[in-house]
This record gives sequence, structure tokens and C-alpha cells, in this order.
Amino acid sequence: MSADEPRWLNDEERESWLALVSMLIRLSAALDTQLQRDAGISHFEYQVLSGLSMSPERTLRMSELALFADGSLSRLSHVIKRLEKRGWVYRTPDPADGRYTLAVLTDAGWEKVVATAPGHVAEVRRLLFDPLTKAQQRQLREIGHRVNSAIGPDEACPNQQS
Amino acid sequence: MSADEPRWLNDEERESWLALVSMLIRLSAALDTQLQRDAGISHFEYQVLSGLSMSPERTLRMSELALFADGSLSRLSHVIKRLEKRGWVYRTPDPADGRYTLAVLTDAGWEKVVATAPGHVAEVRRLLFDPLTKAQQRQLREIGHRVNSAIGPDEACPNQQS
DNA sequence: AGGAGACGCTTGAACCGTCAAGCGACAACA
DNA sequence: TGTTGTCGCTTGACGGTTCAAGCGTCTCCT
Repeated sequence: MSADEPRWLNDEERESWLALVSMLIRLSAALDTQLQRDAGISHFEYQVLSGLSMSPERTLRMSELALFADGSLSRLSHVIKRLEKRGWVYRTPDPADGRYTLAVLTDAGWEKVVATAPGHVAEVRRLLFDPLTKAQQRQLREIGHRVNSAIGPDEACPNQQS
Repeated sequence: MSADEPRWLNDEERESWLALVSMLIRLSAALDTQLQRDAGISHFEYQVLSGLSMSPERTLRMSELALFADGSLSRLSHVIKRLEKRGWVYRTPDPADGRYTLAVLTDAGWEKVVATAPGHVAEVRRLLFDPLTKAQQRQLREIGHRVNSAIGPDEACPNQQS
């Protein structure tokens, strides 16, 4: 920690940063834990299923789904293979363009989302919204948008290969 | 997404939530990417090294270090083994109580932190603080504290075994 | 039509984290 | 001083993610 770097963090920023990093890690872990315990799926798997459930025809291209779920295409491919084995999803080539693969939520997959969502939402509410004031919730939304656009469209998403 | 669950999310909350989850994942990934690219270490490894560098004698018990770095003891043990092989850290039993293991930062480890920190701090600043107003930085710190205490001392940290 | 290249996705290997079992060191009690 | 229990940590196997290479499909250009 040598001195006089051009733009060092001051104490306030440092504290914000440590608090945020800790929140980042522990909130992720807490959401994962709840889903794993109550539904036997990871947070990423939940995002995949929930993303499909909100889409028209319960269908999305793999690449769109990867973007929505903030994961790499490779990771999504492995995960969809597992979800397929569990009977919640199936894949089919896009009739409009054979390069695309469509992921489709089955009825069983829909049921899974319906059964899982309330508990998950309750946990999000308990850990994230209940402790905050209305004003903080508004600020948080704005902060999220600003940081997300600072990160850039895809800077952090290792979605493009090599 | 069936209706009238007791405490469903409204549109504003929903948007806050999606923004935050996305920020959560992408910010973690962005910080990891920067460190991996510029220093060849993971964010967790950085937290470990940086935690030691800020401690008296550059020394910390494994369990304290795990708490600081928000990771399990098992994970820390594996990571320290790797950092030991790279010559940045060594372990020694606590002379005061043989059950504890002390992790100590070597000179090479200190150099590594000094070389790595400025770039990392710059990235944190670029992605997290620069896009926010002073007021939002203050809010973020407060939000972090509130959410962290909602998660509880260790609810999300799988630091205790079995 | 045919070839080159771009695109979307998949695959297998290597790596990392988690989980459960187990080890040595210490404390409490007989 | 044993014995029992707890504590802090380590270990190996397992499961998931990443990385790089490769496949099939489509587009563009001649």
C-alpha cells in the first residue's frame, strides 16, 4: 500500500467498497443457499428457468438466455444439458436459422418455477428490501443502473470466446 | 408466476432486484477479470493477500482470515496451499495455541500486493465510484451495512462445517 | 455453384470450490 | 494421568465452471 498513487481511495470510499464487496459475496451466497436448500437448484439455474418462464412461448435462443442470465454460453450449454436431463427444458434448432438453438421450458419446468419463485422472492425481500427505506430502494435501483452501464454492455460477461 | 402471494414484489422492487442481481454478478466478474488479467490472481486470492498485508506482523489466523475474506476455511486452506507454492505466504502453528495456524505474508507476497493494489483500486474506482454521486456513495455504504446485518453474522458464510 | 469466413453452439480437459470425514492440539473432568 | 469432547484446520473426492478447440450452419463474394 505505497503512498501517493494518483487516485487512491479515501476512508469513506474504502469503507463503502469493503461493505459492498462483502455484500456482493454474501448476498450471492445467501441466495444460492436458499435455492439449493428449498429447491435443489443453483441461482444460475433459477435465473435460466425464470428467464424462460417470462419469455413468449417460454422459449429463448441460447445466446439471448446467456445474456439474460449473465453467464457464458459454455456455462449455459452445460447447465441446459443438466436441466434437460431433469425434464425441465428441451432444445431444438431454430427453424428460422439452424445455427441458433432454442431452449424451451417444459410444463414440468414451468411447475418448478411456480413452486420455487415465492420462496425465493421472500428471501430477496427479507435480505434486500426489508432492511432498506423506500428512498434507499430507489437509490439502489439507480446505483445498479449506473454501475451496470459503467461495466459496459459486456465487459464483465465472458460471453464472447477467445 | 401465480398471483396473490402474500408479499410479492411490485414493479419497482422487481426492477431494483434485477438491477442489483445483475450488478452483483457482473461486478464480481469484472473485478475477477481485471485481477486475473493484470496480476494472475483471483479476487479471493487478492482479498487474502490484501487482508494479510493490512494486519499487524502481516500475520493472521486462518479462521480470522477466512472471515475477513468471506470464504470457508476449507477454501482458504486450499488457496493458502497454492499461495505458499508461489512463495507469497507461509504457514506456521500458533506458538500460543497449537490448534491455530498462522498465515504469514512473505516479502515477495508484500511486493505482490503493492504491485497489484493500484490497478485494482483504479478498477474499483472506475466501475463503482466514478459513476456515482457523493450522496449515492454514502447511501451505498449504508445499504451495504444494512444488508450485511440482515444477512446476519454468518448466515451466508459457510464457514462453520457440517 | 463453390469456397471462405463468420456465427452460434457444443465438447472435453483442467481447474477451482464444496462437502464430509478425519487429524492433532487443547480443555475439562474423573 | 487418562479419557472425553471441542476446536481449528486439512484432506480427498465430487460437482460445477472455464478455457480452448472444433463442429455445423449460414452469408458473402466470385
